[in-house]
Amino acid sequence: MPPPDPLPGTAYGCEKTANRLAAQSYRFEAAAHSSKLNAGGQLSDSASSQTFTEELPQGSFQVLKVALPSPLRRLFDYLPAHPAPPCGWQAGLRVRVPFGRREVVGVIVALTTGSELPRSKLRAISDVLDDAPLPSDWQWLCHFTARYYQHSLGDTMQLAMPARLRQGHSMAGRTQTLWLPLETHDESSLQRAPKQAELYALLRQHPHGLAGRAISAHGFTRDQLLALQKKGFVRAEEIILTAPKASSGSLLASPSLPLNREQAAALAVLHEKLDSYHPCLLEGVTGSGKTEIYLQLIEALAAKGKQSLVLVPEIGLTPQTLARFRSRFRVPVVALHSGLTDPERLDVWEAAANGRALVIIGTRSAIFTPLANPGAIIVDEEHDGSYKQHDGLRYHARDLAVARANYHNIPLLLGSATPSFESLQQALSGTYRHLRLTQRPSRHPPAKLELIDLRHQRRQGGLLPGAIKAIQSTLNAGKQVLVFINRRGFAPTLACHSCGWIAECHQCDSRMTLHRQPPLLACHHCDSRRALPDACPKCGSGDLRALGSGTERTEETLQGLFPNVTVHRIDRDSTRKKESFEQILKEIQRGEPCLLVGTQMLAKGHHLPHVTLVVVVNADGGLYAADFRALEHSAQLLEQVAGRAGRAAHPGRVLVQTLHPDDPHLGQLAEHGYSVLARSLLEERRVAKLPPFCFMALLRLESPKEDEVLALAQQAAQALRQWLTEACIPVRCLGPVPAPMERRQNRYHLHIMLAADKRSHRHAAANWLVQWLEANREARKVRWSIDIDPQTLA
DNA sequence: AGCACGCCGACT
DNA sequence: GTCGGCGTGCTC
Repeated sequence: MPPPDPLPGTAYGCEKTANRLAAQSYRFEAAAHSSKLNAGGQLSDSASSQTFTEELPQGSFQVLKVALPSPLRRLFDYLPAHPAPPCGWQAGLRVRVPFGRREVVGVIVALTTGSELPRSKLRAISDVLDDAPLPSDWQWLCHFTARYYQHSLGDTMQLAMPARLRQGHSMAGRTQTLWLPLETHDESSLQRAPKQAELYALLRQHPHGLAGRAISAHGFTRDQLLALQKKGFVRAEEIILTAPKASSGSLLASPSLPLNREQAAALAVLHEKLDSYHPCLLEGVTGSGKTEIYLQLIEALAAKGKQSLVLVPEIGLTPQTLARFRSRFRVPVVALHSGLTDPERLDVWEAAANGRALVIIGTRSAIFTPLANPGAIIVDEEHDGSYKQHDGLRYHARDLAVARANYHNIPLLLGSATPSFESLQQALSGTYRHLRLTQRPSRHPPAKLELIDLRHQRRQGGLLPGAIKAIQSTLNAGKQVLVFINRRGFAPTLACHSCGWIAECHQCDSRMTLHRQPPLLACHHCDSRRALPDACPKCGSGDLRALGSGTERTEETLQGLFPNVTVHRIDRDSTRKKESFEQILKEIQRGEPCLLVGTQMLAKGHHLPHVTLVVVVNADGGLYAADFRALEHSAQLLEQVAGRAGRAAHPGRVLVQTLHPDDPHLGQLAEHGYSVLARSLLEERRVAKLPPFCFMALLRLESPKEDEVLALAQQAAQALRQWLTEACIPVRCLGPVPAPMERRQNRYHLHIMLAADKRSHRHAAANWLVQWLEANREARKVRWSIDIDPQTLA
């Protein structure tokens, strides 16, 4: 059974692709379910038969191809051990197999006759862990993901299944043993066992049974219980603990909200095609009511008994979000969040796989949740960077959502106030339906960005006098202010004012950030820390100064300027303790005038109804960066930050400090907003043949030895170029070039970039490169990884 | 990735 | 004399 091809062509969503995928999935399922091996018959493991089979031609014995938790991009052959499971040998069954000197859990992927290896080299399955194969949609997604991202299938499957399954536990819903009393006429055998008699009496009071835990809570031991069972006084019954069943009656626990004209129109478009692949981009400004559309789409599907899978960004899965979904529906809403225990996670998975859970909400990895009756996939804030995994299997959950909706032939709803250029381009070209929401219920137009010039002006804690004045008057009016800085710590640089020395990290090509609480120098690219020097290590001068501002410094300055106002600092350092962030948010939402100083964490999604002024300390981060996506991400962030201003009843102001007030892009963003800037930047991308007008793959290579990485990277690039030329595959290959920060944690990083007009060409090149590296002996000394559709060049 | 084997330094 | 450092090699 060949694994399915990754999506071909330039777009995910064309009809042809949908049909082709549907055909592939059909073939895949047919292969998975029809070819069963006979149990028994073929199994003979004596020494003589091994000698015998070696002389036989290949192809005379049956083999299970198993995907194992290993980075090796291949399958391993095993002999089917008896007894075969009741369903026969099938793709998708988990098995325990001997692998090297240990036992691991793998998944049967195919059944074949014969192996490349002689039969004597093959080992036998030691255990079958499932009664039925893992869900076929899940199997399909794993195959697709592994192939598309050039990753080991076995590793992919391990990542895509809950930890409990990975560890070899049973797939069945969790069970609990209930102990029930049996009627008996002869209690004489309990006369000399007073404790047992007492326990029996207790159980008689509970004719529906008691759980083991309840029994031990009454002070009885397991031995006493088992003794009673042996004597025939009680019996055990296994019950499955499942997610709550849908209650009968109305679907909704609370009524839908009325829609405005735009919302109603968007929902009407969604209703046109509820039963087929229907990708839609919902572009709606902050506060325009995207969530209500999600809820009503989910409602329409739930009414037909269909499930909705909702992906949210990492910081978006808050108790409030969940509450909003749970309070609307009477159907089971399950969430996959970091607080779940492993058994709970398995419960959710199982409830989704069996169709009991109708709404499944989760972050990136929830895309791997199987669905028995898929109805729709919704990706909220689809532009959010947290959908892309940045190590190991570098998948993009939004892109997998597209592929998956296509496979299931169901609607896909991508929602954002600041769509990614990938999705926006699909919408503008008509591949996706483009739904727009421009009205805010508050009737206030979204706050305009006011650019203020940072040049030639004194600033305190990074803030210009004008900004400080605006903060003052906002606080005077009893409102809240959000000050947004993209740098943690006290100051981004420590420099000597006499000789110009700058504190640099010893392990990276980076400067160290000055922290004040506790006072030290820290590198934000590795975990190294150093004590503050008293004097310049180079010239001995004591005139060391902090340059620039981070969150700590701005917090300190603001607290000094406004001693009677609470200043909340919100960044990774201040919210390290669990729940402190939630607590601060709660306090902020009470509405007392206060100052919020924070990083990105504050920019996204949080409801801050009392904030009417937003100050961006420095907007220049993305303007002239080497990474071609920096401007896109910067614009998204600015728009999101601006969306925090005046969300409720009050109009807001957004002050943006910049060294480049004349920058045309910044000007366009300030004047016309994200959506206009995005369209003009898209044209620039088209001209430059950059994503989304090409498809990229990035090979990263790293090693402590600079010469070794360089040698390998040059060899790899040269070999690839030669192959591309010979095979006539139009893929551009750039590099090797040093990574943006070449030395990190004393390792040297190089990049090779591939770019192609077609996904299929990019795939062919990336595939060839990976195979070349896997086959190459020198490549083993160097750590390398391939990133398909890289989001950042760092 | 694990987990072995294997061949050279400081310690009971 | 051993415990243990991480270089190389393999896993059906």
